[in-house]
Amino acid sequence: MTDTAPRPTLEAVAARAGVSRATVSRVVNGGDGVRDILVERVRKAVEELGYVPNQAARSLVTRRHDAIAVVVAEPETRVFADPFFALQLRGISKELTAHDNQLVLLLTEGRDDHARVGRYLAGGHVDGALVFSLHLDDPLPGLIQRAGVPTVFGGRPGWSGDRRGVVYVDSDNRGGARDAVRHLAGLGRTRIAHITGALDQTSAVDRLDGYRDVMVDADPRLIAEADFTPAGGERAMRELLGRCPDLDAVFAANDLTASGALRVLREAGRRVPDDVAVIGFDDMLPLAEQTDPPLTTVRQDIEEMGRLMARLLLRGFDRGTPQEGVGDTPSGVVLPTTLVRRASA
Amino acid sequence: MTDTAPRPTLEAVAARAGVSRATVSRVVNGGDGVRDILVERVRKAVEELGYVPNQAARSLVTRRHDAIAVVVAEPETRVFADPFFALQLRGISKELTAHDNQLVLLLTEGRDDHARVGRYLAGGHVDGALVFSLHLDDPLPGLIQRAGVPTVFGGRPGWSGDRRGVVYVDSDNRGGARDAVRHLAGLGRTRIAHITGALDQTSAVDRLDGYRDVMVDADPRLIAEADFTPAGGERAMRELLGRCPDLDAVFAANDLTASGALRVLREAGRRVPDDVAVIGFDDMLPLAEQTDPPLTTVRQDIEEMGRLMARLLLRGFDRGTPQEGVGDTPSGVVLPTTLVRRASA
DNA sequence: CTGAAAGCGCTAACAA
DNA sequence: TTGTTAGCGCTTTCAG
Repeated sequence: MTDTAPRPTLEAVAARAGVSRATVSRVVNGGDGVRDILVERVRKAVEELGYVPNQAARSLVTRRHDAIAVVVAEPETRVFADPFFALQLRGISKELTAHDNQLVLLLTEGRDDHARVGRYLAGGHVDGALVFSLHLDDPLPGLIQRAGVPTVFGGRPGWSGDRRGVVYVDSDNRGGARDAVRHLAGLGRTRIAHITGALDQTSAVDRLDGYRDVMVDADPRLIAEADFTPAGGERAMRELLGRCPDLDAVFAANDLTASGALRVLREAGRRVPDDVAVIGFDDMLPLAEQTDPPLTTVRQDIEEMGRLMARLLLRGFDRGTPQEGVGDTPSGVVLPTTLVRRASA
Repeated sequence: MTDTAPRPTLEAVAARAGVSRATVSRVVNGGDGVRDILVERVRKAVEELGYVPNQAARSLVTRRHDAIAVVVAEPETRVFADPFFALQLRGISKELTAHDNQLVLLLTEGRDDHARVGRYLAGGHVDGALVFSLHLDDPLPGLIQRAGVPTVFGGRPGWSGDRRGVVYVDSDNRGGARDAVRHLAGLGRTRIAHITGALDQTSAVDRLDGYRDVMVDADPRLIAEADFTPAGGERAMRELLGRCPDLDAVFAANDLTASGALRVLREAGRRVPDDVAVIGFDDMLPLAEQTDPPLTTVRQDIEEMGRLMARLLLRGFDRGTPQEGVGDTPSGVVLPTTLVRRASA
């Protein structure tokens, strides 16, 4: 670990500046109520010694860490094959940085990891947590609630448990889906199919609901279940084509799925959008611009979601009880989506 | 912050188990040299009280944190638009988790952030750092070296400074590029162009060098500079087409660039691979499979890179001086690449 | 094998 | 405004 030249302590700085530790501490933490002359002297000593406060010691007494955990449940590779996560992370990072907080990333891959994460959170390493709760049956939310750490969820939590005081940030999946399907209908399409996402995730469920909102009595055969992957999209598209050869539009649960559907459509000799109009969801770049034809899709501001999650959590620290929703309903913030028109619909 | 029901301390556990704090500490940390009966009693007390050690207190005395920082210099959005980073992160996370270390993510966006990161690292929050040094002129490596934190770099560091004791992990960019160009030559192509990446990154430089290794006296007009983006690829491709209309192959510095080139080629009416063969680099999915035609490319095992970085760092902790290379040369580990044949070449 | 005691470096009352 | 004095919760000699 390099020559561990022991870092100077408060004590050392105090000695050098000819003041008490308390005074140095005050200066280091803002310097209010200390005479300018002393502030100056302490600053100089700090500088000369290259003093940097020891966080562990500080946390031990303040019980604050200026660090928050980002927990990503990631049973599948998928999460990483898409920029969605990276963008949220970026938004989160920006916001945290602006408030001098560190980001501790907790990635979970399986059962064992849950326990580890629970322990970590309970261990009081962080002041709060941002959690992406991807699946309906995820045990994480429960663990976290038990750990008693202030938390904001990314995406509407779908687990069946105590929902009191849950705060989350989500995109308007349902509304976005409605817009997409309405757009398709506005194009004169009547046999509009839907390829769903993985239905153990609320985003997929919400998008399906949005589809149904518009297609009130849609032929159920127009709905095919997939899993947010290109391969799933291909499979579902084939299924749909076999079942309803007369379909003239497809709303896919995300862009990845849409790209798979597009491929099958091409193979089947259907022209897009002439024969079949296609809409995706996410506006995942560069993919959405890259497909043939470029994909019309529903954009969500992913980075802003991340940012907002962090802001909500941090704001809570000031207030005392961050995550208290009103009554029993989870209090969520839902961000709008926008339809991005390209060539596919 | 939820009702801060004060977490039980060692003291509490000791009282409950009828032993001293020291004994509890021993049990919690492995339990060697403690009678089984007592171990059992302490374990029970821990369980009943839901005791979790306070890391801050522990770190204060041990000076270890079981946490490592991952520093990502990210002046551009690009880093986040590509799964490269996410995959490395994943590899890193897996390895760290396996060794009970936490991952603290430090994202830097600009000048100000550098100071912050330097302070953080110097503050002794982490036991080591994994750094992605993306640009030749990055001040980060210097800062980090000064902070005296054991570090492993991702990608060959290209900065001009003290290189002693630098450890890094990289892909065989040069060798991979050679394979790509040789493959093109083996296809009978003779006018093989290269679209470079951002030449302030060593990966781009190395790939260019690989190209030159094979095309020893290539027409310099066959080389166009770009920046790893699709837009850059488009621009460069147009340039090349104007300059050398007779080109019959293109080796692009990465898949994103290749996808832009592909688009321009299509617009220009050149068939791929019949008229012009195209090879990318990265094997970025789903993009590489998704292009038209699917992209032949050079795959690098990105996740393994991350894993290896973490392993190297952690191993160093055991040994004492992790980052000491031999003599003045940086000691790097270079991972092999493989050519993935699809339809574009 | 176990306990007592001495801090790790810092902050926060409380006095002065 | 500044210094003194207790700890924060834990590990770790050192005795026993």
